[in-house]
Parts: sequence; C-alpha cells; structure tokens
Amino acid sequence: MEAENKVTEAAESMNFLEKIIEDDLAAGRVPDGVVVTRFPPEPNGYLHIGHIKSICINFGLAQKYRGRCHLRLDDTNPAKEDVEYIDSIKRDIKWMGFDWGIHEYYASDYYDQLYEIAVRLIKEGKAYVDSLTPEQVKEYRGTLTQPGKNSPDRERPIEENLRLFEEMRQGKHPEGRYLLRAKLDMASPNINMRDPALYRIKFESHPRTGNKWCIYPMYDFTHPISDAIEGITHSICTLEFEDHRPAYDWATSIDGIEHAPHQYEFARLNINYFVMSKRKLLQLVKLGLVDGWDDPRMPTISGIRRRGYSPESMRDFVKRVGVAKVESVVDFSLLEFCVREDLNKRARRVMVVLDPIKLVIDNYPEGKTEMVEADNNPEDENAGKRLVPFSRELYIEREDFAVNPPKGYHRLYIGNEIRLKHAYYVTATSYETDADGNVTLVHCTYDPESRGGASADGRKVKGTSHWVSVHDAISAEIRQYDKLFSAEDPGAKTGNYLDDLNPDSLKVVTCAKLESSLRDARPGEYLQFMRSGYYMADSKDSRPDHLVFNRTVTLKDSWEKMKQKMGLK
RNA sequence: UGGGAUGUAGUGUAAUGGUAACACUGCAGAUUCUGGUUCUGCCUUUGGGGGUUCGAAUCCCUCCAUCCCAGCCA
Repeated sequence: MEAENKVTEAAESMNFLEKIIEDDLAAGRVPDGVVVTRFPPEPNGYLHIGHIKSICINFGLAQKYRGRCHLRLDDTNPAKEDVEYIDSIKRDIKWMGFDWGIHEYYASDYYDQLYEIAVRLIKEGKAYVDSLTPEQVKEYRGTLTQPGKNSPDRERPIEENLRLFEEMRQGKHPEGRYLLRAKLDMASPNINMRDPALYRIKFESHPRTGNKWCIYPMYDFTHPISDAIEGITHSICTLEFEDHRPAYDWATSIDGIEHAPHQYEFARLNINYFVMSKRKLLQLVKLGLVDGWDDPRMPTISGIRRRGYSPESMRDFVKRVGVAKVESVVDFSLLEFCVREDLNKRARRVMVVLDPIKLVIDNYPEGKTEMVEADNNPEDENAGKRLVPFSRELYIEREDFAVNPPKGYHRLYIGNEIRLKHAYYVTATSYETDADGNVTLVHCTYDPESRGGASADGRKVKGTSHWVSVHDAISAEIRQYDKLFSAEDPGAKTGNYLDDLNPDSLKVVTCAKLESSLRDARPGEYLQFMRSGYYMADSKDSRPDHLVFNRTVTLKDSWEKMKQKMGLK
C-alpha cells in the first residue's frame, strides 16, 4: 500500500517534457490529441545504456499519453551502417519491454520524397550546387567567432543547379566534386545555418536501397522532414542538437510540408566509472580488452543483458535519474541500487561456496544424506521451496571460520555455535591446517534437535552460514565482475581513458562448490548466491557440462566494512 | 574571444513569488534463519554580488563556472 502511494506521488512530479506535452495537449496543439514520438538510432553500432534513457523517454511518453512511438532507423550514411546493427537494435528495444508495433520506419524510406523536396528548393532558388572542395567549404564557413563568406557558386543559375543536381544523382560526378547546399546565411552566428549541406555524393551501396542512390541526404535535412512525414508531434533528442534546432525549424517550414513538429532536447545520460562513446566502446572491443560488445562489463544493452541486469531495473533506473537539461553524471551506486532492489524481489536463492573449506560433523552418521527444505525466495511467498541434500561432510566459506576471531565476529570459531542455513546448529570443536598453516578442515558437532535451523529450546545463534554437501556438490566457473574502470571519469587525468582500466574488473573463480539444483541453471534465470550476490548463467559460454555464471552485482556489503573495523583486512 | 544552453545537499531530481523536498550515497541504531531484506534516525543544499517585493531557488541586472557547436557524421 505504502509503496503504491509513493509511486503515485512520484508520478505527480512531471519532468519538463511532460509539462510541454500536457500544455500542448491542453492548448489543442496536438493533432487529434495523439502524441507521436520516435526513437531514431543510427544503425552504426550497438545500443548502450545512454540509449536506454532515450528509449524510455520516447516510448514512455507515448505510453503515458496513449500515443505512439515510432522506431526509425536513421540510415542516411551507408558508409557507417550495417544490417547487423539493425537487428541488434530491434532486439535490444524489445528486451527493454517496448514495442513499436507496425511503426518501423527508415529514413531511407523517404529518399524519393527528400529528393523531390530538394529539387523544389533548387527551383525556388533556396538551394544550390556548390563546387567548392571540402577544404574550401571549411575555409568559407568561417570560424566560431568570424562570419563565413558566400561561395562563388551561391548565385549559380537555377537551371544549372537543376542540371548539376540531376547529374549528381546519375553518378556523373565523383565524390566530393559537388555538394547541394541550402541557401541560408553564411554570416549567421550559428554555424549550422551557414548554408548547411543537404546532399553529398557517396558511391556506397545502401543496406536497403542498394545502388539506387549515389547521393545521400544529410541529417539536418532528413531528420526534420522524416519527423514531419511521420506526423511526429514531439521530436526529442539530446542537448548537442540544440544548435541544430534552427535548421530543424527551417526544414519543417519548407513550402509544402504540412506538419511542423517541434524539437526538444534533454541531457544525455552519464554514469561515473563508465565510458559511453561509441568510439571508445568500439576500441575496447577491437583491442580485445573485453569479450565483445556483449561483454558483461560493457554498458551496452547486450552486455547488460548478459550480465544479468533486468530490463525492469533499467527502466526504474531511468525513472529515478529523471529528465532535465542539466549535464549531469549519475552515480554508479544508483544503478546498482536499482538492480539489487529488483533482483531481491525475484531472484531464486541458492547456496554456493566460492572459497571452500571442509566442515566435518563428527557426531553425524557417516554415509547418511538427508534432504532439508529451503525457501527459494523469502521475499516472494509464491516462490516455493526446494530440497537440498545435507550430509556429514560439507563445504563452507573459508571466511566463515576464524582461528582467532576478533571482537564482533559471530561466525564459526572453536567453541562457537552457528546455524547452517536451513539445516542445523553446529559448534566448532577443532580444525586442521596444511603445512603453511592454512585451515583445511574444521571439525564440529551438531545439535540433532535443531533441524530446520531452529533449536528446540529456543536459544539463538548470531551467525548463519551457507554450505554445500561435499558428496552432492557440483562445480562451475564463476566470473566476478567489477567496474571496467577504476576512475570516476576515465581518462580525466592522463587524457587516455585506457589508463584507468581496472585490472581487477574480472576475477574468475574455478574452485566454487554449488548446490546440485544449479545443474539446470539457464541464462535468463535470476539467481542470488546467498550472502554473496546476484548471478546469472552466461548466455555465451555456459554449457551443461561446464557451467559458467556471471556475477550481476554483489549484495550490499556491510561485512566488508565490518572486517575493516575488526582488523580482518 | 561568436552563438546556444545550464547552475538547488556528495550524486540525481522536485518545488514557478509564500515553511527548500524526495531518492541514492554516507553515518548511527533496531529487526532478521542471508553481516542481505525491512524499519528508524542523523548529516549536508538554492554558484557570487546587487536589485524588485511584506516575502525570491523562482522576477530583473551583473559577474563567475561548466557544457555544446567550425563533418560532404548523426
């Protein structure tokens, strides 16, 4: 009940985009009252957590106002784009739980219309074919502080422009020879308005249009017109496009374009200890520093999925981050909080001993195995129970026994009684060590009256350990991931983000002992290894005969601090 | 040094002229068959300076800081 109230309260607080939409709706500025947004990725790479924010905003807004959100692949640069990316983008959006229905569009769908509009602009004297070289174009553009100057071709006769543009389309001119430009204002303080390029020549085969075109429209021309064609009401993008808004408004006000959508900008998502730029992510992959785009340490959606983050937790994260225009850096701990909060409710609890030592119960019958009942999830009464084999010889966590227990240590030590989770109370009696003095085995006795983990006389113990029966244990490879970078802002100090790579971002545990129910673990199932963290079987490498688990996130760990206080570390 | 934007606890986000708040983090404590969860409490905030006003995070002026823009990328 209380949780519901909180949600309601949070929903009452609107972000600036919601305010704009509600104002527009109230003022009747939205045709038929149907809000139409779009998510427009360029298919030139894998989607990452930054895109998750955009996906949630665009699809979320459409959902909230009962409108629709289009998926539009912004495929106007065939040199950089690939179908491989289109497939991954669609898969990732679906995984996030959003659906564009029939509204799957491509900027390339509009090439014919775009071409016609360009021709019309030429006819109206509003666009011209420029023969300046790329270097000259740059030179003529001026600088941030100095105005540009007009190209000598700016006053080229309309007929000649028409002929040249047609020849460009027919492939009669090499790349870079000509450029179709809008005739705006070379002296504009906004560089984007200094006669922006509309079309460039590119002899590049397109994934969808093949070799039909050898001229391709530029973003500033394509995007606003695509929005207009699709009837987008609110075109939402990131802050760096603010300077392009005048160009956007120019394009949507071209004669003959009926519908004039508006562009709004929000701050992109930044998270400390992460790099988000496609260039850097690509470099990490190419240098082999990670195991591909879907490495569980990568901030890509495919990496996040493989690591075991849930889409629900990602949506919650975006909601908590909020939407604003301030450039900000969200704390990684918020992400982890959201993941833990969601997984706590749904992850099946299992017992896994990561760093085992043997525990022998001297007064427990040899050769006997009994099944103890264990909750699958104490947070979910519908999760049911399972039976776990218990016997005389068990594995427990090395950390759960101390020869010289410091004050505050309430795990196993000689003379101390603890509970074996779901099973019995045991009291340590002696231990054995190897030549180096490392504990190899602990002897204990158990209280047969404490079956199920509670004693008949009601006495309490302070510690509870998880365990795995030696005879029934299975093995697996466990990959414990940590931050990929050890600096909040990778590269801030040295200028090279690779200098801040965390050398310990992956630790592989091979000696772990797992309860036998994990034999059937499959990718997609959320697991909690009790007292350790959340884990998921690896979708790439885990096989029935060689199980591999990825650590999604550790449990919140106050034990680490405790250890420091006690001088154990 | 042109243009565009943005400054609210450590972090993120609310409050649009009327008692500055929520979440995360951190720190205490309680509960607990996970040193998890849950619960309670605490810490810390309007970039600076002026002005308008009974009253300013909010309006005005000014200064400062930060981010974005000079692709035939998106």
